[in-house]
Amino acid sequence: MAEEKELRYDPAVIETKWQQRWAEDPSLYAAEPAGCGKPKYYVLEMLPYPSGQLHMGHVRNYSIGDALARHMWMRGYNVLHPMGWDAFGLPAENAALKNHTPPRQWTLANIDAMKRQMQRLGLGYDWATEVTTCLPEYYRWNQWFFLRMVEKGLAYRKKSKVNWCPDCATVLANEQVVNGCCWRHEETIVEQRDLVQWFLRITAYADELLDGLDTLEGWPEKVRTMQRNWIGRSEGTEVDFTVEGSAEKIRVFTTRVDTIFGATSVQLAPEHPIVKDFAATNAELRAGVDKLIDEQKRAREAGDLGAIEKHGVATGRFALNPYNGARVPIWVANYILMDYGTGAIMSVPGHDERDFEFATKYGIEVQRVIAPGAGNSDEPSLPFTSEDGVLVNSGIYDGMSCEAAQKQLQDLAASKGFGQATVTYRLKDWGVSRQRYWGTPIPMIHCDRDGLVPVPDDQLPVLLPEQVEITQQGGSPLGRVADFVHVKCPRCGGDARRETDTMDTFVDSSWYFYRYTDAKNSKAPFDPAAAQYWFPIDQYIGGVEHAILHLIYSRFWTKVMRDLGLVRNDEPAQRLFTQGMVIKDGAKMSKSKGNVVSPDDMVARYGADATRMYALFAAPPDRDLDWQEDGVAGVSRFLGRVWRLASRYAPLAKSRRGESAPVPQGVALKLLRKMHQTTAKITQDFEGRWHFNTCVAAIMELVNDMQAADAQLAAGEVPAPVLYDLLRTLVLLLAPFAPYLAAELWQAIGEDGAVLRAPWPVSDPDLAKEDKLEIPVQVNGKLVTVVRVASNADRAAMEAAAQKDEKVQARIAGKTVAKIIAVQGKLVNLVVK
RNA sequence: GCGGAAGUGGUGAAAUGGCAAACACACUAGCCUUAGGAGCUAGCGCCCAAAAGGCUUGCGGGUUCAAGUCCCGCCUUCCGCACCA
Repeated sequence: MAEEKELRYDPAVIETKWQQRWAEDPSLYAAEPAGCGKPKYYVLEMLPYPSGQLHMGHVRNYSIGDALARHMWMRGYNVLHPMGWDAFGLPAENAALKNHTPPRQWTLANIDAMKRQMQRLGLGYDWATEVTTCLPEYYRWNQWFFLRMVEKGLAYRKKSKVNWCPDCATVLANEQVVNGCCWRHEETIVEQRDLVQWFLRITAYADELLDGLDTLEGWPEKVRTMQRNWIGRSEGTEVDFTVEGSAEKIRVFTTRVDTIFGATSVQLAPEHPIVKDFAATNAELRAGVDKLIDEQKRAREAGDLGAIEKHGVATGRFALNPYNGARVPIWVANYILMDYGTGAIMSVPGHDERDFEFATKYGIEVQRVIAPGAGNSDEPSLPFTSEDGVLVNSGIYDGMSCEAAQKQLQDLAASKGFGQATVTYRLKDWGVSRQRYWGTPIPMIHCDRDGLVPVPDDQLPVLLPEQVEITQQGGSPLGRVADFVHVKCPRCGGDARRETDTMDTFVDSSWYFYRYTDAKNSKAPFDPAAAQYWFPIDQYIGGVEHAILHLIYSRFWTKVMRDLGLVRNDEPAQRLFTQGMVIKDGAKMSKSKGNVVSPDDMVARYGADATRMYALFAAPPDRDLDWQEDGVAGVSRFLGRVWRLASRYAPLAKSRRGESAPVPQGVALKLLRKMHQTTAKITQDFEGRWHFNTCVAAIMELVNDMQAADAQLAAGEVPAPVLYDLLRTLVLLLAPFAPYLAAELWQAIGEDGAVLRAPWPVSDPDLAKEDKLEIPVQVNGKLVTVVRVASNADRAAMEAAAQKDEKVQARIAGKTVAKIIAVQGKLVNLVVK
């Protein structure tokens, strides 16, 4: 049968054809100017690192975003749907070492390859706004922002303990250390080094970053919680204890100043500066402290600070409690961290579990200073950590509530000058220096006479030199480029040296989505008016792994830009969606697991539409997705059925599309009804739940119904105009999920223009409504039968129909019907005794 | 330890408190044929030889006319946090 051969769905042919047409007409996916009169919609997916290969995680992320963008286009919005490249970073240097390809060349070639993959997938991006972060046109604005931050005191240099990844041969920000290991080298323990580094003062926005989370109702609660934990705000009190026989003071931080009368020791972090003084004349103490430092370091490196066994050494010195003059021993303990609070605590074993454990071990006194509140006379065993109680053994504060006592003790400390209320954060300033080549040069100059001098704005960008030899030696590779390093001081004109560190690549991704709104601007990072039109992002879509990295940095950056007067929004993204991982054989798809499925391979075998549609069909988007190739084949077969069905009936339908049809009946009515139900379901899902898996299933049901009616369709039982309506709506519903096939069939049914410009179908509730309903009938909650009633049947009619039924009769014979529950349109339940 | 998510057929999964397993994959049987990774038809949770019937959403309780769904307790898995004073 020769004609059967023609009826073969060949995605390669269809998809290449449309890919070419779309390439020829970039306006299809282009954002329109602000004055276009349509409401705006900014849908954004996280930009990829150009490794050279898209992986399935990308395909999933971008299929979700593209479906949404297409839907919004069809809903008549002015959609901004951009894409770019997070193009700086270490892999380019590693590749340079391995294949002697310059990082720039390697990166741009990868971008080329990945862009082709995206285009092959049919993702509808506005490539006119493409952003590539490793190009000077982009990174000069990183430098510009950096200078603004220097001016505002938000960028500064200091020596401190920093995280050093030996594999990256560079420092890392705290956010980039995961369980004591490098976020890129999961097996590599991050070392602590003392280095002078550049920091961005993200802590200046700590409270705003925390409070702003409450306004981000469109963000997953999980991400908000992670950010709250990361910021780690804690209100408390700082109190100075005097060192006995010395003028020195030890400042402690506590959240429970109300328990201070129960402080029976002061505990110092092993690296506390005063410990060094104590140990200077005490070799035994020095040895003990060194051991504690070592224990702490090892625990930190094991990423298991929480499990460290508590050890301590007594210093032999004593401290005086400023509230009552009590004399308590000073200890050094391995569970006290120098980088939190003041690096010193007052130990209250009666009311803190950790202090209790330590005190018990070393025979330190335990005192009760909090008792349960009035009307509760029993004395709970120590440690009693509740804040719901009253003070005892605390002098004039006895009987006061914990909360009231805290306030009074803080006021006293403040008025006497030995302490005050403070807030402590876990969040630290963002260390942005990297001792690497392939990043944005930090635009600063070191002059012996003038110190640190910013590069003047008119000398930006500080260009990253080409032809740099990449080695694995320590120190920044830029330091070995004489031409780069030697520079005249902009202030005094004398010989000076450039800063040779580059910026963390998370700087690039902290504001890239603003650049999309005005990507070609050479005078400013972007036009504030453009940003104001498009921002905030209506829907951001990406992986949850960036919850405390990119997603906190970019919130910070937005607030800085707002304070610079560049934007008016406080937050970058109104709504955030984090899609689940792609799993295969029970593990996350990854090279190291060897379970990677290549998108190219899938596209070659089954086509882009099938690959994308499977990524949406196999699981709801927020859940993990199990990749099964048979499933992709199944979706491909489905698309084949759609194609054949449409091809078979398109000629007839389109030739008589304008004719008026009689009121549909029989199979025509049935199909029309299904069509309106499907439209309603999918429309609803785009507006809310985003269960695209069931959207695809609904389209399958519609197609199954149409196919089951094939004989009637062939016999002309469905009037041509109705048939046309069915096919047309099917294509429209398919368009966000299978754009290639939709474009092809749109043409096949004789429509002009792009399906993307056609309005999204509207479901008619009257036509969606069934005329007869099957109502389940239960007796005592157990299903007995199903009765058919008119869809508008009231409860009485339903009850009557149920009681008339033979099976029900048999079941209730000889019993008393105590009660009948009838829910209109739902069910009837007879309660019998 | 704290917080969050999840646990449903052989598999991926579906179900505003109202017929559990839609839609698909795999499998079985049949048809067709240009022998394909194609198409079509039928079957497919478990127990019982079949029917009739009974059972079934990790486990145990509860609320309700009615619970996969709500409440309480527990188990398991995954994710985040974890001596943060």
